[in-house]
Amino acid sequence: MPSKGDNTRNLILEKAAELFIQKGYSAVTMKDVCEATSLSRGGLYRHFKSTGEMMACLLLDEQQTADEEFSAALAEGKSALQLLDAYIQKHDRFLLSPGSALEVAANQYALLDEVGRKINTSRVWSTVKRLTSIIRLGQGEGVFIDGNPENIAWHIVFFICGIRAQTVLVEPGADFIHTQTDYIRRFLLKG
Amino acid sequence: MPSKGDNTRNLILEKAAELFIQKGYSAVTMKDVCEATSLSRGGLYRHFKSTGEMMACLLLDEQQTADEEFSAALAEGKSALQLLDAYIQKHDRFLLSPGSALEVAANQYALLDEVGRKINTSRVWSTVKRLTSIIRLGQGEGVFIDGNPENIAWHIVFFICGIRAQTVLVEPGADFIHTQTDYIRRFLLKG
Amino acid sequence: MPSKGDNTRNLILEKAAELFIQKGYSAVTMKDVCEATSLSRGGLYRHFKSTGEMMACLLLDEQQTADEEFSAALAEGKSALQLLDAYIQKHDRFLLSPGSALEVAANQYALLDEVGRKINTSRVWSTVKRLTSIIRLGQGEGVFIDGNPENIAWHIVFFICGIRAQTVLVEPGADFIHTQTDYIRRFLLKG
Amino acid sequence: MPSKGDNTRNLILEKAAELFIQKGYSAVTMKDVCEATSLSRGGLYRHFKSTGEMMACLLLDEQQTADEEFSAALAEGKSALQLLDAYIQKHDRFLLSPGSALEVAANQYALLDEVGRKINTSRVWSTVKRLTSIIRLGQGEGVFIDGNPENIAWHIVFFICGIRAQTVLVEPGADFIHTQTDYIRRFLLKG
DNA sequence: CATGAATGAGAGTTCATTCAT
DNA sequence: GATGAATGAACTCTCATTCAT
Repeated sequence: MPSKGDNTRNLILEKAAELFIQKGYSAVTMKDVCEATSLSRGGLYRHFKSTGEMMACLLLDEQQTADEEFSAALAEGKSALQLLDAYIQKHDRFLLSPGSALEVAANQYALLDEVGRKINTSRVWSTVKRLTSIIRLGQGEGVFIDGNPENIAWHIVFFICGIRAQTVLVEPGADFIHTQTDYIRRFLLKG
Repeated sequence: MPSKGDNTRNLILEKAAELFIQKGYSAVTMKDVCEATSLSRGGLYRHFKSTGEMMACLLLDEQQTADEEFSAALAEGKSALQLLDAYIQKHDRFLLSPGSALEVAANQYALLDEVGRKINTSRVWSTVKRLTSIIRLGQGEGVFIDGNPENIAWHIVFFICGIRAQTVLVEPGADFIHTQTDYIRRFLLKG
Repeated sequence: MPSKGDNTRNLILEKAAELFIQKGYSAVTMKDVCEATSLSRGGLYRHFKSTGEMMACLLLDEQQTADEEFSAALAEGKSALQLLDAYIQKHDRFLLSPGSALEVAANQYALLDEVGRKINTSRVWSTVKRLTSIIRLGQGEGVFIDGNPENIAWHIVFFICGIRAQTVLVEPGADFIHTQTDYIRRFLLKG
Repeated sequence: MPSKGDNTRNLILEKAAELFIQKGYSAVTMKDVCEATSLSRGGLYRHFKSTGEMMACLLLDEQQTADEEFSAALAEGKSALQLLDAYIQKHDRFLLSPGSALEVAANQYALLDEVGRKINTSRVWSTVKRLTSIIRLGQGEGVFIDGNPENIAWHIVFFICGIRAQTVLVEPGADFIHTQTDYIRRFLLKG
């Protein structure tokens, strides 16, 4: 059973995420979070002593969830194409959600904070590694294009990061997103 | 002939760009720029009344230069493949320069400032349009893959934005960059 | 037999004394004492409602102990010289202990708190009075120098206060301390 | 000619000294100094970035003045007794002024601040050294008591520090002060 | 044009203190 | 009695911005 403290903590993270998405990392102040959560100054500081700590929690949670989902999918013994399609479908949904725009704040967090830099580096590498596994599997099955699987993974990751960051400007519809993610499929599939 | 004022102005923009690259948009203060340029408070205010104005200048300059280069290349009557290779070569160089990391700050500028949003929207659209022209030309020549040229252009733009933003974390070498940009070539070329 | 509450109370006073010695009076917060004693906020407040109260207890205890010791010594019918030597020996030991450095905090407590002012005034006067008794006795015995016994007592008290306060800076050895306290003996003894 | 900035700086130091005397070191806040000087927050911070810096200036000034006065007196070729009497007269006046009570704050400054510790150590040593010179001179002239001159100097310094600190509690009159400082004379003079 | 002293608004941070559990 | 979450006041510190020189 979550304690009173846990609930407050989750509320803070939720509201902080919204603020980071709206304003980027460094423009969000502790005061903003106080107001968004209706907590007093002291009450907020009991849980987090900086916005950096909140961002770190958010990004580490995102990474952990992604890692767990991927491990679960792998364990089911799916084919490379099934894994890829699951990946694409997940992003089709994710890129339409406001959460995807946390990317902009995460990028700035990496610039300004040494810990942020480490977390983001780890985050992008873990994404690259998951994709590399899928690509290597697909190459083994003979269904994906040849080439260094890690480089191919980076290519896809750059595209995903780019679309996440531009989401704010272009406000894409579901069709547009799917057209875009489908290019990944076409790019990877042989023939 | 540039006046003294122009020189000061260029100095400010140059130093401001370095700061934006280091810290993102909202973390750069007028005071930072004062110190970086060795100008006094009053002296700086004579030229720019906010960091937003500096960012606007930097992004508009980048866009104008790109547009002019593209118009010049088109006027030379180059083929689609030549234009694409020129585009790729330009980015090979650009992505290795620190300037490419201005992307992170530009993304935050778009979040926080109504003008910034407009400038960035215009900037990304103008890039998309230039690429769309090249793609349409290549499809006409029968050398590029079929498909909606604008959507294909967006795909490439997302990739470029992503790699620009991640440049800070991965510190890529020239080989890595070229491998990555070459995927654009492969993706576009028929067969 | 001390109750649980008494033990907690003594623990608080002990830790508070250490903090006052380290940081002076006003720099010690209730939070500091909470952490030093591992008590919760509410737990600490049950015993003392301010750091001023703790300081008052510490100083009153010190004074009471000194008064009792002196009364006991007097009751034994010692000579003035014996009483003086006991006084000097006591200070030889005390000035080497960290407790002597509570002086700095006590001085600030007197500045900031009306009660503190009264307690410190009483404390210094009671010291002066004890010394005055010894001096008067020694003058009666014909072994101490002539002069107003209270003024002479003040002179010695100022010296003791000074050495207590400087203890933090000079970290004196036992020899140095004894050389210093022995000057009191020489100053008082006739011939 | 003192600039506007210099005047402000001196005003700050003057008001800060008053506050330190009233409240001790750590109880004086930057806000207190703002109010005492009628400066704005930012205005104050232009000159001093902490109360520690102000205290450092005050103590270093005091030390420098004392050193210069002593050097000047020595240069006049005065006898040890003349130097001692000058020293005593100076303290007779000083101990009646509120400035002498800066001692309490200085003691706490030494506890809390590494720089403060160094400055206070240097301050007390420089006082000891000046006194040691006088005592050594007087011993050479055969007018002062025998004994290690540095230890004797420390004894006097402890007394001075003590009386400075207790000044706040006892609010002594000129007669009392003179009686006290005269004990130094008696203690030092042979016979 | 340029300087830098000064203002004042606002963010960061820390605690004394209370109170429901 | 004890806990620790929460409040709110006060303090530290930083800037954007102005303005007399």
